[in-house]
Amino acid sequence: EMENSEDEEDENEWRNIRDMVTVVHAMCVSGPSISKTPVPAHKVILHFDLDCFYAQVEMIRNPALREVPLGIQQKYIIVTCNYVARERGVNKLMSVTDAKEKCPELVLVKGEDLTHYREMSYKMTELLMSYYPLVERLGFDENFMDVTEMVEQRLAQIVKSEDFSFKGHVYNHPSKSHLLALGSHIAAELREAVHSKLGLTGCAGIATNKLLAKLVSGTFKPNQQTTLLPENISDIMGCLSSVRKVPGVGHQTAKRLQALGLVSVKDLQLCPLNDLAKEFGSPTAQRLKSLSLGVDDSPVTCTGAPQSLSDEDSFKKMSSTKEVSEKTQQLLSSLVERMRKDGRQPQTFRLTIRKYTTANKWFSRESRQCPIPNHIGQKISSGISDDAVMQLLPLAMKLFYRMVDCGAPFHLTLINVCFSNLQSRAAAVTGKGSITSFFSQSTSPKKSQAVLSQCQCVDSSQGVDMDHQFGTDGMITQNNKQPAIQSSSSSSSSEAPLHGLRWKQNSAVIVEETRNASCSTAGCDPDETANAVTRLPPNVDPEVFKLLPEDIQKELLSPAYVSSLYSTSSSQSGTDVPSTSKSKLPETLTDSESISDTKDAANKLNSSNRATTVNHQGKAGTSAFPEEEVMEEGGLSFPRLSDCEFPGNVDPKVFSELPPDVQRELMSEWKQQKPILKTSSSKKPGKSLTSKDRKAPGKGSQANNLFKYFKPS
DNA sequence: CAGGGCCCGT
DNA sequence: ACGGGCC
Repeated sequence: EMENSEDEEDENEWRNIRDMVTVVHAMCVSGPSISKTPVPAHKVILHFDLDCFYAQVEMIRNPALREVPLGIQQKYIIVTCNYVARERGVNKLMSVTDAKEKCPELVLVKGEDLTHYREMSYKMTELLMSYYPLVERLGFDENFMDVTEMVEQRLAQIVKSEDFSFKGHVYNHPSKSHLLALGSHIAAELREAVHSKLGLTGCAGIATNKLLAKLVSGTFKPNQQTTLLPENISDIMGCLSSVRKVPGVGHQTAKRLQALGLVSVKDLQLCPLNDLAKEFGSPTAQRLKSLSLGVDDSPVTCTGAPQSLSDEDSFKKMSSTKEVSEKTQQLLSSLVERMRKDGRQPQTFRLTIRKYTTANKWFSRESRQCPIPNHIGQKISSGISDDAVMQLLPLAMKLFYRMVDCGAPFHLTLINVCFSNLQSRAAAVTGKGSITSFFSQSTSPKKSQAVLSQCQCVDSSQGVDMDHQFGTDGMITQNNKQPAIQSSSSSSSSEAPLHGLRWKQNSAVIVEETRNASCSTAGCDPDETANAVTRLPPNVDPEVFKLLPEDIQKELLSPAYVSSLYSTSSSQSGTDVPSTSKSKLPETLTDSESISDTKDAANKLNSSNRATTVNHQGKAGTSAFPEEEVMEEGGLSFPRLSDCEFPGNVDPKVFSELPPDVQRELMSEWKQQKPILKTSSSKKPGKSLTSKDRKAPGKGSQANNLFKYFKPS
């Protein structure tokens, strides 16, 4: 078995070598548009994890909090705290009582209203996406990024900018470590961008898959990054003391594994697949085993706009329908407001409750859901909020009575209201499904056909217009310094490795540090970050555009969705700092400007040109080496994206230049197509959907949509 | 056990 | 439509 897989590895290695040579050759010699992209067997995946996220946001809002031990309180729990507090023994998820005992000076800020955290979280994701759109969110403070294509692009540039020139092919196979090294530079640059533009610090993990990137990202905290070289994968995995450390193995799974006598990851690695399959079924068993070996081929999937919006509150006890009704109404009010700002129209409403039961059943929730009548949905998105709430409330109560027998006493500890099945505005207007339906099943078939044929013209007519910078935009500097190679023994990290990870003596990792980076230099030019523009997206034929209904036109142009993300909702839970100027654009921290260290004169200067200096020590102006500028490549065409995260005919470069709200709209569309994608193509993710794979246009087809604006693959 | 979310299986 | 599980 081992031998087999090794042979396969070798085969892959050789094919990859050939592919790599091909790519470099194609890019250097044949110029753009050849895009004979290999299936990358070795991806470069980044995992970003912001340091004590909520605490950072509060410290940005109120810089005075930086110097004090700060805890973020939700109900009776400290959900996170800054590092000053951690030095004094406060930890995440500690009870307020315990925390105050450990650290009487602890300053507490209420963190139940997530508005500010949510906003900052999306700023983070959008910033990353502006560099390369293949970004997946995990909670509010983590992001995965597949930078394989960026790395290959840089590789090509490096090869090309070489002083020597070769005739013909060059046998110059980059090792996985080389690719990861480039990935680590990208990670450092992105972290620097996040810090300079948003004022946030965080950690990054660089590895060949999501599992490993996430596993190592927190190895050195805070504000550092860690690269895992392929040689050390088995060491890392083998040293994990508990299966719980493996992302994807939660409490329940860990318990079931323990019942099988499996506690450490090593146990899991050595457990026969059959034994596992008996308890978990074959697919899950395989996945668990793979995870235990550090194998994870799950793709980074663009997250896009959220699939649902919800609001909830927990409490000690609620036992009367009157209370329930009032609380529900209150939750609905804020949820409806959020929904209206989002712009989409929910089709489904769900009510979730948690009943108190003496058993350890504190946890489990139950829910009921129902469709939202169209007239109510209209009121939500058209801003007749009070009416909407008033009409939703009886719906909610109906659902409530389905779960609770009000004849008998009851005891609730939580209520949650949720909108899901979100449809875009354009779709809602046409009365059908998603925006897709305009093209495929519009009320007027003729019109739809006309647009379709126009769209076909778009396909064939463009292909130039690729001269926007991309990929290296904002990252046109490179660090000359070699990353420090450290082994565990010599590494004097500021925090002991968590995860129960232990480096073997000779297992070297690449560690790049960025300490002392004060979060206070957050000044930045609003114009610069505002990537929402009121122009026609690239590669959209103006002629075609004119044919579209006004709604769709507006939707394509309006940054409504983005604005909604940043507009402040009146927070009823009196957190200090009153909201200042209500600019619609990504107001880049009116707050933080006041906190900036007044030494950002230089910062502001070079914010117009994007040659920001990458400094891994985090201290300004101390870099010994002038940073080298990487030549911007004008007509270089992007290789197609590796997996099917993007539909094959979508050029990431083009995509990245679209206004964020259009990006979100598109990604939302792709997500809805995913079921189709999955059933039409087999499990192998290497294959992208071509037009042949989709259903022919006609009734019930979801085939035709904004894809048409992109060049064919 | 806080407040959100997302995905999966049935 | 719901529950379970994971972050």
